Amino acid sequence: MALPTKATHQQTRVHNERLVVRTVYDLGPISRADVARQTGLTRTTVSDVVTGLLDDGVVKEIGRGPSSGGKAPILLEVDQDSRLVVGLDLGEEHFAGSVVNLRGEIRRTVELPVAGRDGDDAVELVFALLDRLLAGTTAPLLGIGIGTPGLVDSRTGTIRRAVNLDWRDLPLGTIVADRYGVPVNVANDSQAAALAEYTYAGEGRVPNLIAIRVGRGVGAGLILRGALFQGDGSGAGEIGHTVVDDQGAVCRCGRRGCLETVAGMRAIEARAAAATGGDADLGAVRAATVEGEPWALAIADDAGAALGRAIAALIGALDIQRIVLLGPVTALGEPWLAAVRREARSRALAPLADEVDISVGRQPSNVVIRGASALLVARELGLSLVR
Amino acid sequence: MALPTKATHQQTRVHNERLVVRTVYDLGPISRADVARQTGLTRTTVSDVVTGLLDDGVVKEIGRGPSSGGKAPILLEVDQDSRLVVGLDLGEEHFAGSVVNLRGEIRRTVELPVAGRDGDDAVELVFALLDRLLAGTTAPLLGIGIGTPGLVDSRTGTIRRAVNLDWRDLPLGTIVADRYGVPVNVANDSQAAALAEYTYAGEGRVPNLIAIRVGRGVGAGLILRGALFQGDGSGAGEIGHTVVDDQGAVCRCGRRGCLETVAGMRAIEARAAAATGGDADLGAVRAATVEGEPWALAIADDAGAALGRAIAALIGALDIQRIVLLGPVTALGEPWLAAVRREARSRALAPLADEVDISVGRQPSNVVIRGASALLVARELGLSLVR
DNA sequence: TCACTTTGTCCATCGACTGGACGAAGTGGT
DNA sequence: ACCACTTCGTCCAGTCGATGGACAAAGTGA
Repeated sequence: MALPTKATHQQTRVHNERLVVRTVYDLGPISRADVARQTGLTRTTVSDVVTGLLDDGVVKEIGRGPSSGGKAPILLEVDQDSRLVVGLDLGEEHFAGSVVNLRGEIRRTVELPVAGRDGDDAVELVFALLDRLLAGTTAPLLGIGIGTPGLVDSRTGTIRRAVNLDWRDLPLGTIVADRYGVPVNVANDSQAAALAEYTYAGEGRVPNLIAIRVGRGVGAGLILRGALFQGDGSGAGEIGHTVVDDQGAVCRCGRRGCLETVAGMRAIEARAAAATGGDADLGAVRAATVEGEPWALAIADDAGAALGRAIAALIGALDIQRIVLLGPVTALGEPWLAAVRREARSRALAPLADEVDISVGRQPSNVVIRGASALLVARELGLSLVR
Repeated sequence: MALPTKATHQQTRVHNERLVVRTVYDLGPISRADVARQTGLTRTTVSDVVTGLLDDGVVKEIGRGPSSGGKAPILLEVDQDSRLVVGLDLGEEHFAGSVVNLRGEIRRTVELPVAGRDGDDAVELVFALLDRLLAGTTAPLLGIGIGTPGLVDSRTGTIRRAVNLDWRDLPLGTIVADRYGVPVNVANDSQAAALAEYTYAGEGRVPNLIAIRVGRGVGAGLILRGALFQGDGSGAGEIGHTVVDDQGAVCRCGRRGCLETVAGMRAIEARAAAATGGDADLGAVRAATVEGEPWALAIADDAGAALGRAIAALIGALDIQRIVLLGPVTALGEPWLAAVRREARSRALAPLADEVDISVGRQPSNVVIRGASALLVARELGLSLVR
C-alpha cells in the first residue's frame, strides 16, 4: 500500500506554476489578469509565478493586447521553442527519432535502419540515433521519450520484453538517462500513440481515450482520467493476444486464434495472397477495395469486424467514448472502418455504444515519436501523464 | 478540458491531515513519532495535526507503548465509532441499509421489502429506511452512501436508469442530501462492492482491482489507481451485456447472447430446471454439484467458462491482477470457480494471466452496503475514491 | 547514579498565498 | 484638453502552515 507523499509549500508552488504554464499553453496569448481569473489565483501570485517563468524563458511577453476600458494587458505566450524534447520510435525495421518542441512540432528527424541488430547492438544504435539528433541543439533538453514495441514498465523505464530486439528486463530508461543526464520516459508504442492523441488534442482533449494501433500486432494505449494506464504488470492494452476464435490460426504467442491472427497486418496479407494466388501487400488490398473487388472487401470486412468485436468488449468494460485507430492497417479505409464501427456498436450495450466515436487518427506516421515526446512535454505542462 | 484547481495552504493542511489519519488508520496503534517517520512529516507538524484530530474525536490516545531506549511513546488509534456512515443497498426485492463505523463494521441493519414499489414510491421507501436507521444515532454522521442497480453517475449522484425501479435521470444524491444535510454518494451496486473490497482490504490493499458481481445480472466495478473508474458515461464495468454468443438466447436488453444470458443466475436456474425437469434454484444446483451430479457440474462449468472468457478480455485490456468474484452465483463453489480460472488463464496473454489472482469475496451478503459506506469512509480517510 | 535515547512540545524562521493599496495606462464623456 | 472611471501589474503588510533546533519529560542500560 503505497502511501501518498506529504504536502509541502514547495509542492503548492510547483502545482500553481504548472497550472499557470498550462493555462498560458492552452489559452494562447493571455494576460496575467486573465490567467488569474481562469485559475482562481490572485493577480499577485500569478505575477510572481510569471516572473519566474519569464526568467526561465518558458513564457514570453508578446506585446500589449486590446484594452477593455482600462490599462492594456501584456499578453503572454508559451515560447514553444524554448525547450526541446526528443522522441524515439524503435520500430521493427527502423529506429526513428525527432527533436520536438513544446507544441509537439517536429524540428528535426533522423532515421536509422535496424538491419537485424539486437541486444546490446540495438542499444548502441539508440545511442547513435540520439547523438545525431542532439548534435547542435541549442535550447535546453527537457528529456527523452522512447516508444518501443513490447511490454514496458514506464515507472522504472524497464523494457520487460521486446521479442524482435531480444530485450528482456532491459533498464533502457536508466541507461539512457545516465548517458545523457536528462529524464527519460519509456512507453509501449501503442501507449505512446495514445499519449500523442491525448496531449496534442488541443481544445478537444478528453480525459479518457483509447488508441488502438493495428499493424503487425494489435495493441491499445489507454488514457484514463488524463493519465496513461498501464495496469499491474505494464501490460494494459495488450489486446492483440486475446483469443477471439478458438479454431483460429496459431499465433506467434503460441495460442490459437488471437485477435492478431485475424485483424493484424500479417493475417490480412496472408489472406490476400491466398485470394489472389500471388503476393499481396496491404497497399494492394487497399487498392482492390477501392476497385470494389469482392475478395478484398471481404478481407477488410472480416478484419474490421474482428477488431470491432474486441472494441465492443473494451467499451463494455470501460465505457470510453473516444476511440482512435492508428497504424498501417487503417489504410484499408472506409470498408474496414465501417466494419469496425458496425461490430463495435452492435455488440456493446446500447446506451454506451451510441455515444462512441470511433475514428482514424490523423498523423499515422509519427504518432509514436510525438507520443514519446508527449510524456516529457506533459510533465513540463503539469499534466502528469504517468501514474 | 477541466482545469485542475489551484493549490492553497489550506489544501496542503487538509492533505496532511488526511495523510496522518490514514496512517493511523492503516498502521494501527502508532505513536506520533512513528507517524512522522512513516509520512516524512516533521514531528512538529504531526503533533499539531494530531491535536486537532483529538479535539474532533476521530483519533484517541490509548496509553503508552513499549520504549525502545527512550521515552515511551503515546499510542494513537482511530476511534472507529467516533463517526458513522449509512450505507444502502437498493436491491430488487429489498431495500437494505446499515449504520456502519469507520472500519466498515455494521452497527445496525434495517431491511424493507420493495413489494413492487417504483418511481416516487420507491424514493419514499428510501426515506423511510433512512429515518429508521438514523433514529437514535449519536456519533456524527459523515454521510450516506447508496448502492443501486443500473447506470449511476457518481459525480452528480444521478441514477441514469434503473429499470426495475422505473428511475430515469433521478438525482437521488441531491434529493437525499437536501433532506438529511449530509454528503451523499451514489454508485452502482457492482461498483460499491468493488469499493468495499478495496477500502477494507487492510494490509493487502492494492491500487487496481476488479470486483465482479454475478447474480441476476453480471456487473463489474473497477478500481483503477486507487479510485473507482466509471468511464465517460458512468457505464464502466457493464460487462453483462457484452455479446459472447451470437446464437445465444435473447437477453432482456434486446440483444442475443449477452454474457448475462449464459453466466447469470436466471440462465443457470433455467438450465437446471430443464435438466431436472422440475424447478431448481441456485441452491439446488449447488447441492447437486456437491453430490457430483454430471448435469450440475456441466452447468457450473459452462457458466464459469463464459465468465472466465469475459475476464480474460478484461485482463488483456487492463492487466489487473486482483479479481474478486461476488454475488449469489459464487455459491456454485469450486467447480464453477475452477472453470472461471481455467478459461481466464488460458485465453489471456501468458505473462499477464500468470500473475492473476481470481478469488471469491468473503462477505457476499453485505458488500454493497459496506461499499456504499466505503465511499464516505474513504473520503474521511483521504483516499478520494471517486475521480 | 549517570550517560544516552526517544518522545512530544515550544519557538523562531521561512516560504507562499491573500487582500488591500497604488501608480501606470488605457477609455469615454464633456 | 480635462476628468472620472476602469483595468493592469506591482508592492507591501498579514497570515497560514511547514521546518528545524532546542528542551523538558520519561525511558534504558552500564
